[in-house]
Amino acid sequence: MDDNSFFKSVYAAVRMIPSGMVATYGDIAAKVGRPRAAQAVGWALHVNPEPVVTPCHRVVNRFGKLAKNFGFGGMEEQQRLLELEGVEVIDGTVDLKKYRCKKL
DNA sequence: TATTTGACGATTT
DNA sequence: CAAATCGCCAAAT
Repeated sequence: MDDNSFFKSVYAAVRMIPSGMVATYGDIAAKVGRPRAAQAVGWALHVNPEPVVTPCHRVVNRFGKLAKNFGFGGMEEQQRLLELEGVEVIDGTVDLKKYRCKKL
């Protein structure tokens, strides 16, 4: 794509995450070609220009734990969304071995 | 303008 | 196996 912007690729990858599944920042980073740029991915979601098109709630850190400064209304809202999609969230933590999108 | 922090992760010692 | 360091991109100070 013309938009070789790192962020844009991140948004695209996050958007590809199927419902009922979650992905880690590292997975997305690797997906866009920067396996060590997980933090940059975090920044991408932080600026999240389109919170509706970019389901940040499906993105968690490597431990499967939700972020602390979630921008939609708090981790509680994010947890609620994940459970709504069929993801078992425990104390803001997701079972990556069950819900981690390996097919990204 | 330069330095540090920030939704993180992997690699190396 | 555990701890420390490097890498990543952008924004905030």
